[in-house]
Amino acid sequence: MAGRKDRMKGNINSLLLCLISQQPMYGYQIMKELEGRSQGYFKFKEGTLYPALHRLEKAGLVTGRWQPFSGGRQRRYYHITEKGHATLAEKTVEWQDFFTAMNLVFKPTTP
Amino acid sequence: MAGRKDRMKGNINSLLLCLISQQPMYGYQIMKELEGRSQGYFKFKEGTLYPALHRLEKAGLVTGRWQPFSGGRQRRYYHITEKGHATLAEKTVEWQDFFTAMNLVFKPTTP
DNA sequence: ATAAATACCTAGCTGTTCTAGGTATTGCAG
DNA sequence: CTGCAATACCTAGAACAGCTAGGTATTTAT
Repeated sequence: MAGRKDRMKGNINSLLLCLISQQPMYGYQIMKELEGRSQGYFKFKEGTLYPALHRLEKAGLVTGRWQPFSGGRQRRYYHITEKGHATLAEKTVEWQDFFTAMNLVFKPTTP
Repeated sequence: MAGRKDRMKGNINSLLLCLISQQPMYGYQIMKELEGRSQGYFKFKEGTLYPALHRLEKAGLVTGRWQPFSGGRQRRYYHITEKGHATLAEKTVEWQDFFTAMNLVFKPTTP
């Protein structure tokens, strides 16, 4: 049966774009930030997060830049692009439409 | 990129259970009813709907009964089960939790 | 007559998420 | 100082829901 996993589909991209649009962030930071903001609800696995970031980059919605931060270590900071901003705006509307449609079915307004 | 299709994942079952819990319904009727209530937002294809109904039946959440309605034609009416009612209740809570988590990320409450 | 609507069905594709593994450095507790 | 947790990145493969695109058959409207 469908669970958490499937409910995430199509929304991870929105969540990532939302965070990255506020400030450049690296993968691990995004994981923690999402978990924190959602009060523990969103706990992405690396196997979910990193491929998702790579898809966003490939689609031109974000750009990743390696930045050293301690010794020889590197963090990959993702910055949102113009296209990313536009997509985020679209996705926000889509989410609202979807939410509205769900509520129309669950709590129908008697006509 | 993820779109409508993926946003549905994990929610179609909830929508179907919700409708069937209100009254027994047959497949085609469910399609029309969902489209109507959501003001055109939900337009399920047969290839989505019927397998979903079969999954629900296999999982014991609904039971389908053939009923003649005109000449030799038959409609398959789905009735919700006890287990189906329980699952619907769970899924309703899940949906609210998910909605809450999404909003916490999108509109963080400044602490 | 013939097109559209009704009413059901399935095989196969696609694509996202999770599982489960991997590498390497840093910092803290015992 | 040793070992473990946390940090920080990555990937291959499995699982599975929803869509595409096809099928059958009857009824109603044009």
